[in-house]
Amino acid sequence: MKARYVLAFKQSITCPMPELPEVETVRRGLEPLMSGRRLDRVQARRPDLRFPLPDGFGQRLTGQTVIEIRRRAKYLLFDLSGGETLIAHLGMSGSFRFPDPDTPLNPHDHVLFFTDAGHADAGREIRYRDPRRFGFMDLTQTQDLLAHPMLAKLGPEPLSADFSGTALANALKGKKTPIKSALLDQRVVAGVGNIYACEALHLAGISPKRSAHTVQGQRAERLSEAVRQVLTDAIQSGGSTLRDHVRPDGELGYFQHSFQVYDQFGSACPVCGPEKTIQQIVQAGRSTFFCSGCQG
DNA sequence: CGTACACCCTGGCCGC
DNA sequence: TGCGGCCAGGGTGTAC
Repeated sequence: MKARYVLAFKQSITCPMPELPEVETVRRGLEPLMSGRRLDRVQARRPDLRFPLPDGFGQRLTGQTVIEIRRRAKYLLFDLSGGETLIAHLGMSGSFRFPDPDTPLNPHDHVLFFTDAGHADAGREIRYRDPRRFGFMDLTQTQDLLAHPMLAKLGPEPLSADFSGTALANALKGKKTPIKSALLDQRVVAGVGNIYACEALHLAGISPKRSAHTVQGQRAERLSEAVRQVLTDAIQSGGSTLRDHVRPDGELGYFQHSFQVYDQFGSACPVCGPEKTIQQIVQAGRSTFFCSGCQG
């Protein structure tokens, strides 16, 4: 590996990446601030995010009460009193913020929610910010929610009883792609992104290069348990974030989960010690971090 | 059908 | 120091 190649890798792993644990953390933070609240006004400051916002977006939300905020994979689902559900995906850089009154708008504050009641810490206005605009929002009838194109093909929730070693093994049958790429396939398991795919494989001691269909039996059991474990741990620590992902409880202190392998290129493997350093390769256009020792 | 990859977007970082 | 180039990421669309 050429030195320049190494540098190029090292310099740019700084983006916030909301995966399932981060989205769950956002959901838990939003719940007390929005659930049961009426939306007095919702303003989209531009007509699109990743995709065009639905027609009449602001008007359709205005006057509705948020019944409940749910999560499916990396999607936030806001059930509304009028029978519609707001679907929101944070993409790579989306965040909800709770500015003090009179806080100037940031150019990337794209959607503003004004709830019907203020909070002691001035949480009345909630802003959705998304510099890279990889996130999106859509409105759909709640009763048709599961048929929505973004949700229809999702695999099992990794933290539900639907996800098990057997379920994973079945989903991997016949798949010739590397197991790392298969874990990113939302039809196999929903909500796992690049970070936790790497972490789960390391915890399970499985090479990211292993052909997906060979992960069966005890190996599949180990991997499914590892997926569950790394996601649970991350939720526990408040969702891992990089750089500027802000917790929706308004706490501004940045926090960062420490990863065993992700973004740890060149570091000693936490399992194998200094004899083995974390490797970095590209699979399906995405960085994979792993240890050639314990994941051999 | 499954698999592979380009595309969208911006900020941050490095090299020049 | 300023600026160009490169890179991260998820999900979709297109090509094979």
